[in-house]
Amino acid sequence: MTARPRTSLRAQLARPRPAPASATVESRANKLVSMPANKSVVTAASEMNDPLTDSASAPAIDPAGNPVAGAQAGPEANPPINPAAETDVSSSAKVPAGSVANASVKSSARSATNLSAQVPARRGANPVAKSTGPSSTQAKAWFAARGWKVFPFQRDVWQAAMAGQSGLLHASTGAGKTYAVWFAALQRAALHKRPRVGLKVLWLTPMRALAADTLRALQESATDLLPAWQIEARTGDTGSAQRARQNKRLPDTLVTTPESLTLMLSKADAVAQFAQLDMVIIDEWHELMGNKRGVQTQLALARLRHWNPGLVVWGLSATLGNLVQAREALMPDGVAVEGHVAKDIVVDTLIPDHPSRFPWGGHLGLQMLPRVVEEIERHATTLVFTNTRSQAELWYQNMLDARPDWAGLIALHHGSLDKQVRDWVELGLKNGQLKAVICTSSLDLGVDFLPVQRVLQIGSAKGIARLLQRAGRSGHAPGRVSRLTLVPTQSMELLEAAGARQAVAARDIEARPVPYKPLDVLVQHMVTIALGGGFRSAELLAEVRTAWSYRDLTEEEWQWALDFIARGGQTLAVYPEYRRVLPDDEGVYRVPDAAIGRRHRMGIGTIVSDSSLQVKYVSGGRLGSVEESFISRLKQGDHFLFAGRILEFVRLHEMTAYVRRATGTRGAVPRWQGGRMPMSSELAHAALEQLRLATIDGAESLGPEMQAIAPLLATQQKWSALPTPDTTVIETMHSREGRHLFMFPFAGRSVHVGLASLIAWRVARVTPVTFSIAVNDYGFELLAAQELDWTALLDVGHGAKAGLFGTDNLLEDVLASLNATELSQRRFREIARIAGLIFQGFPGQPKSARQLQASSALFFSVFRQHDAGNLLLTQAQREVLEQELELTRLRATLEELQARHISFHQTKRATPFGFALMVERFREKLSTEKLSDRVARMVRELEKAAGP
DNA sequence: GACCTGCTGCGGGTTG
Repeated sequence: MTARPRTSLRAQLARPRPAPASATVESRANKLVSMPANKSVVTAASEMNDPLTDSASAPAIDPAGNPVAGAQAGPEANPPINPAAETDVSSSAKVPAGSVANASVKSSARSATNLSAQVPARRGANPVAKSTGPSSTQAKAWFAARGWKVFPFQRDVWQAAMAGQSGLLHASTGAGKTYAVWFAALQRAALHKRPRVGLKVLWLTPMRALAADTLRALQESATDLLPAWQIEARTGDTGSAQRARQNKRLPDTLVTTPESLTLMLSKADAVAQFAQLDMVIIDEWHELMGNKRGVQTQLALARLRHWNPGLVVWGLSATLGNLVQAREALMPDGVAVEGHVAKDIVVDTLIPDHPSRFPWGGHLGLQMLPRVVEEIERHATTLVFTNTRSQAELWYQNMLDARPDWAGLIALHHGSLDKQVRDWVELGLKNGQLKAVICTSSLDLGVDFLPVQRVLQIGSAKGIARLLQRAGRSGHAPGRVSRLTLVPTQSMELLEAAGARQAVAARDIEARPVPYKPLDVLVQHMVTIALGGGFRSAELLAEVRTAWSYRDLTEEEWQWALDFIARGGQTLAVYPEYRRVLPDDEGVYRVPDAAIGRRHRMGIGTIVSDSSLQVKYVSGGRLGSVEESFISRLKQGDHFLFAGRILEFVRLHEMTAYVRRATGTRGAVPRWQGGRMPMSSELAHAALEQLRLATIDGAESLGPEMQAIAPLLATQQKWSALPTPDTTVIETMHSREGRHLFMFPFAGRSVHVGLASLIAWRVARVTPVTFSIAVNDYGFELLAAQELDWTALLDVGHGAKAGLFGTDNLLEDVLASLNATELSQRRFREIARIAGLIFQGFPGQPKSARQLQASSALFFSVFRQHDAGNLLLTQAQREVLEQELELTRLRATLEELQARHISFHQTKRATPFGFALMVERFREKLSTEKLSDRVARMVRELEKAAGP
């Protein structure tokens, strides 16, 4: 104990055994840091009489671990928290977060008085003025009344938070994370000595629906434990009256979204509104951390911490591959706590009745319809996940055809359906009135549907994290088993299912990389802060650098961003609307113009959606939305399948497609343009591992999935070979279409796109040739009109494969091999929107996709011509390379390919693995003869951008 | 002989 914590004299006097107690807590807290979920921590915690301990005979010890003076046996007599005790909390703001000793001193002082005497006073008093936390007894009783068990991790969280520590709590869904932090938040309320008005607990969720749900859950417990505590939500759909009230004064607890929080930071009086803030909880952090919404959250937290360095921050997350990064992105220092609930997760597979007749390619999987219907029949409520909206539509329609009696009992749910429809479906699920819902990832998280008994996943789950997430939609409560059944749509997915089961058992979960220095988000944030009271350059730079994603932000980058918002950068200086901030005489940057401020607030957020058209009945009634490009292909009178109905397209008017019900003939299914979801490395490796095992002992000796595809694997092995972690299989074949080359690196489709283009380009440098490219998650195909000597090109048998698989000049070659400019331009649209260059139009009067596309394309070309150093351009290129082409993974794959043995085969016809590629419809023409200076310039630019 | 891919999330309430 070198540095004594600052405490008031009164608090020191009230402390029964000062020094040793705080030392103990400090070391215990350190244990938490170094060994999350360590048994010693749990043991230590269970000896204490904290509010979540279920042992009634534990010695009386206050929350920080100090023995309570004059303690009698039993928690009733010794509530650890006394709201009215005299403690010095004013010093807490000056002490850095994590200063355990200081917190323990305060809490030991609190425990000197008995709570019971305070209860009547609290009831009668001004509810806001007396903000007191619930006692341990109350909290325990509340749990017990629901028949809930208190888990050790919940105590760990509570203790750490009471000691003023921040942390990340990770556990599978349904493990009881919410109450662990919520009780901590309520108990911390007791730390507030003075009558206080305003926001103390901020609860962030990634979804409005989740905010509403959380609000209900928090209110339910708080009404019992802390009746005076005000809890409200604030999201985009908060009514104007409530919004106005909140603008004046925030409630004690606010449940909100990152976007709404940022909007609040853009108000001039933000400092005052957040002055009392004590604790922030970020729910479902794993959903945010990997994208720009997470970065925006980081920046908002940096701001809140700047105002209150002692802020206690807790993240709640599912288990994932990079937990340390997940925590670091949220807080400079803090503990990691693992939820201890032994959550049983069962993953199994519906094996087709006749595996030998199961298709080798395709994705829809309607062959499995009878089996799926059977499963639904046998259970009360089933969620059926599909990978795309059109797949959900088709499955729904076909299921109704198969079981007309299920009309009204099954429903459809995806992101393009109208909110009212979705709400109705969600309600039906909650009430247990629906037998099955066919959905996309729209039901991945959010509302907990307790009645859900079964979860089916049609087609590849693409990743282990997603699989676990979806499994968790069933048995959503501590102690209940979650079960997910994979429904393959073609033979290769049986292999994937086998790998997935193994990876789930090993909990080999994907990492979610945190974005690095996205300047578009920074630029938006700077304008937000200029609105929210203004900033000084050096101060805000220091603050921004405390956000993990900007820890390496250079002075030059900062100056560029500042110049960009102050002057419009190099190219936009003549347009006043891009001079968004202006320093006053004292060097404080503010937004000088109210109209600019208003426009900025309307553009806050990082989600950029493609513009879509409303779909409405001619007679009135909204159905949802489809993309402009789909509708533009339809002629009047055309039929299409949407929202589970067959509709006739009538006319297009003011961004709305009017339709009427049609009967009879099937129509087209809207194809929404969405993200491509490559299979994760984890899942790919698990699948390859299954193949390796199959080559050793035969597929028959493995699980049911592998047994089912044993004949297919035998065929593959007979005609060619099985790819394994040590062997790359390459096949060539002649057909009427031309000369095929198949390769199976098992690296996921986006890497295969890059790899196929790269190899095509490198070959074409030697021999002029045009390829058609097809890819899937398992491999790729190069199709050429002429014969190529692949054995020579690949140098098979000599091990010197670095030529085609080399990583030298990788960046240049990748950029040259793909139309990187076009990819960057598409990316740039999103960046321009986030950075505030493009105004989306006023609510209710959105601009059309064409208008928006035109203006972003204009900025893109203007910057390229006149402002090549524009860092937003560089960012667009970097995002394409990292996110769309997965350059890092591509490089790793090339290195793997160099190390692997090549098994080369000339086959007479397509092998089972090759066939799946042939039926992929994606064909990308790569005309090497036409590659021109445009590409060369792109390379030069990137070299400059990438630096030495 | 075999083929119907492409998710999700939020926010703003003026002006011409």
